[in-house]
Amino acid sequence: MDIRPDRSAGVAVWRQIADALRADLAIGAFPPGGRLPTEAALSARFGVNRHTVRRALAVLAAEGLVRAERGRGVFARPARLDYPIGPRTRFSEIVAGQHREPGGRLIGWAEEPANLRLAAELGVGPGTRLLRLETLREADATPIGVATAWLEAARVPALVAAHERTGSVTAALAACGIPDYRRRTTRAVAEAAGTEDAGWLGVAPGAPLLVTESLNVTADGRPLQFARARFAADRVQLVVGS
Amino acid sequence: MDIRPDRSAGVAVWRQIADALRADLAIGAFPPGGRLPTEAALSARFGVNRHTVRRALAVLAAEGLVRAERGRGVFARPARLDYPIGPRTRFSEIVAGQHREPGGRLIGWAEEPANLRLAAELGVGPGTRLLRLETLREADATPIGVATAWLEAARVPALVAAHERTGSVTAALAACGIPDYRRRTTRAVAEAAGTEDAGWLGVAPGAPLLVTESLNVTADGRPLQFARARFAADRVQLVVGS
DNA sequence: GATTATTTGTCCGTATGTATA
DNA sequence: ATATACATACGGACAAATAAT
Repeated sequence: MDIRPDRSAGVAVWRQIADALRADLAIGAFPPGGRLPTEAALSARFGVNRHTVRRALAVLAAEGLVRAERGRGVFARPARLDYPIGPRTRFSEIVAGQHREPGGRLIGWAEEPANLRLAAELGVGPGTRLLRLETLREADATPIGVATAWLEAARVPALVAAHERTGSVTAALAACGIPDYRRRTTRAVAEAAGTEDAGWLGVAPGAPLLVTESLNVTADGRPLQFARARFAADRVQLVVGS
Repeated sequence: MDIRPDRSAGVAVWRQIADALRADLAIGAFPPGGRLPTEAALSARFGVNRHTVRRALAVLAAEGLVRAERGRGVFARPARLDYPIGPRTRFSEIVAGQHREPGGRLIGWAEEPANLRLAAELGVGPGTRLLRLETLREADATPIGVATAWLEAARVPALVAAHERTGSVTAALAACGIPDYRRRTTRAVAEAAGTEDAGWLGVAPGAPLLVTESLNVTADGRPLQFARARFAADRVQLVVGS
């Protein structure tokens, strides 16, 4: 694209350049993690001063789309973690399958009564005691997402202890006599990060999050767990289909 | 509910009011998209000053649960449009199936050579002439998303004219001799809105967007169209599974 | 089209309790 | 104990946008 910025458009030139580069990055014109053209090359391509390009790159860096390293160049954001959505969706298996080191830990839990929404999702009466688990999920020691899961407390009495022992929800459920489960539905939504989630994920408050709400059921189709996971938008991508 | 805030509870009054209203919203006490009582009415109901109610409403607005419009009132967030992801995903059918009026129009198009990414997705050589279509999609006259679609230009010579005649991508493709296609893969990502998309969607720049990248193939499995759709985050939710 | 009522948005100020230095 | 800063809550006035008359 040899499009020059329009100086009579009423939009700042640096903003036009930022938009153009953002579009290029969005469609993968630069390979993930790859180096962008040098600032000098970009300023020649757009026909502007190098400082104008730098201003545009600063915006993209603030958005997390590129990262500048002094003396090396400007690099496109590394590839997102593919998160396939299917009947058998297990975070640790997904991460390991992409040759990255899965991690995660329990960052909080509580017992609370089911509100109307949760009761409907889990197929229990309102007010039923639920166990709420807050977990942080990592790949290669960088936080990927925070997840909140609700389960009927009476069904999994020793889940928290089992989770602390095994470090995995799947393994902890197996210890509670639930050897297998599958994902029935997933809904995906985008939201702006609140201060709490932003802190866990190491992103700015207001940064976009990819939010999934999923219902896991046991082999007989009975609802087992409703989960709401918030992923840092620039670190994962949901994948549906082959 | 005539419950008055408890001033000796150690919890700020505005927070108690926010919680009460959030509970009302959760159980659907106000119809989705419906108007809440005026600030004056709410302040009377809770027995507090109007400013205290405004503080509570500001929290709910930041959470995206309500939206205030000067001179009109405060409105509950309308229900999100369910966007099921499957082999046969057609925007207009989805919208019509939820008893809303689908709309859409071509807001731009261009011919351009395929870059490396697009060439790989579409299974063509780099530099192949592609047709790029920019479409705006609406439900009940409110913008839902903007989509960019790329197709091999040589394969669909009269697509733009057909689209302007029929107003639909599916119908235009049929006119080009491609009666059917199916969605092979969908990837979902969250991003912050740029100025351009924000303008089309009527959201603030930086607002979260739900972005899908999808590959449509013809009946014989050959790639037909690669599309990148940006949805206003508070107006759609992707649905995977039953 | 003009006027008026309704409703949210913004600004001024005052008082009070709480945590901190 | 005292002083300071901060969040909370209240009261009033007006501006701005909308809707109804």
